[in-house]
Amino acid sequence: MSPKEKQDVRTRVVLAAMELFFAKGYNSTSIADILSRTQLNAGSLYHVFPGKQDVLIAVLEWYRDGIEENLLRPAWEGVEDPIERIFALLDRYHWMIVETDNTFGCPIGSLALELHEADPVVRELLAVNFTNWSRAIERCLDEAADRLPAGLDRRALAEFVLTTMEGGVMQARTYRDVAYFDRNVAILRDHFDMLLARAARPQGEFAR
Amino acid sequence: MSPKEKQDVRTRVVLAAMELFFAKGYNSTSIADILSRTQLNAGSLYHVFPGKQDVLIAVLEWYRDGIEENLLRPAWEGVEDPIERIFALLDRYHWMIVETDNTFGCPIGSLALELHEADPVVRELLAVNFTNWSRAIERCLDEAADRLPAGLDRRALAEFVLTTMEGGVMQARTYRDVAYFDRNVAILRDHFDMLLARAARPQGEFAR
DNA sequence: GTCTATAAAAGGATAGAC
DNA sequence: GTCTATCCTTTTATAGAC
Repeated sequence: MSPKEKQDVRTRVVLAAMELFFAKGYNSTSIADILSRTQLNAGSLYHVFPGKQDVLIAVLEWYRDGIEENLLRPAWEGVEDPIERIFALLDRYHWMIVETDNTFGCPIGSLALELHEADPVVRELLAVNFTNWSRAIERCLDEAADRLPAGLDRRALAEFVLTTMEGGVMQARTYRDVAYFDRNVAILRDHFDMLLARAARPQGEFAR
Repeated sequence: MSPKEKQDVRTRVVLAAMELFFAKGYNSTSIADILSRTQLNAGSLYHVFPGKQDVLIAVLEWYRDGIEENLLRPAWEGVEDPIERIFALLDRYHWMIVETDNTFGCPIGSLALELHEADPVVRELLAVNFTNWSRAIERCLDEAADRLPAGLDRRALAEFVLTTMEGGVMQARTYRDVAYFDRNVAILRDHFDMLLARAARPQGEFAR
C-alpha cells in the first residue's frame, strides 16, 4: 500500500458518520451529509452498506471494539490506583465537555435516548457498549476490593459510576455549563470517601 | 360549557404531541402523526401554531407548569418525611418503567439528548424543567437539613438525585430491565444512609 | 467499484375556498 | 376557524452506464 493510500470506503463512512451522529444525532444526519463529508458517491456507500441503519451498526461496533484503545488507555495512562482510574476517566469527560464548549454528549447515551423504537440489533449494541464501560469500572473496583466494604455490590456501584457520567453529561450539556458535571463527580467522590472510611473502620464499631 | 365540550385545539395538540414525543421522539413524530391522533386538519393546527417547534415549546411549557400537580403531588401523597419523599419520587419512576414494559424514558432527558442543535428557547425550557425537578428535591433536603451533615452542598446533592434518575432510566430502557434502575436507587439510598450516619456521629470522632 | 441521474416517499408548511 | 389540495424540499434508496 502506498503511503498516501486512502482508507477504504467502509472506514471513511464509519468515521464520518461517527462524527456526524455525535454532532447532529442519527435522525438529523442524512446520507447526503455522509457523502458530502467523505467525498463519496451514493453508489460507493450503498455498495458497502445496505442502508443507513447498517452505518449506525458499524459505528456502534467501532465504539465497542475501540473502547480500550480510544478511551480507557488514554484516560488511565500514568494512573495506577484503581479508584483514581475511575476519577481519571470521569476527568476525561470533564475535558471533553470543556473542549466541545459544553455541547458534549456521550455518543452511546445520546443514541440510546434518541432511538425510541430501535431495532433489536441496535439496542443490543447500545447495551453492549454500556456493559463494556461499566465492566471496566467494575474491574477497577475488583482491584480495590480490599479497601472497600465487604459485601459491596461492585457491579451496582460500577453501573452507578456510569449513571453519574451520563447524568452529569446530560445536565452539563443542557445548561451549557460543565459545573453541573463537576458537582456530580464531587458527590460521587464523597460517596467513595465514605465507602473507604466505612471499610477502614474497626469492626467493633456499629457498622453503618 | 357543555359537559362533553371538546378541549380546544391547542390543548388537544399539546396532549397528543406530548404522547407522541414520549413514544417516538421529536424528530420521528410528524405533523401528520399529530393530526391523525387529534383528528384535526392541518389548517387548524397551523392556525394555532406557527410551526412544529412551537408545538414542542408548548409541550415543554406544559411539563414546566404541571410538575407539581402531575408528578410531585401524586408521588408525595401520604409521605411526610422529606428524605422518604425523594425515594417516593424515584419509586414512581420505577413504576413508570414497569408500566411501560421497560421502555420508559424521561421526556425531558430524552429531548435534551435528542435535540443536538436546539433553539435557545427550547434549550432554556429543557433547563428550566431540570431545575424545577432538582429544586423540588433540594427543598426536601432543606427540610431535612438538621439530619444531614453540616456544610453539605444540598443543591449539588439534589442535582445528583436527578442524575441518578436519568442514568437509571437510561440504563433500564437500554437493557429493557428495571433492575438497572433499582440498583442505582439502592446505591443512592446507601449514600443517604451514610450521610445520615455521618451527621449523627458525635463530633469528637474524626469526621473525615 | 464508481459515477450520474432519478425514482419514490415523507415531511413541513401554505393557499384559498368555505 | 376549518377544510382540501398541493407545493416544495429533503431523504432514502436504486438504476444502469462506465
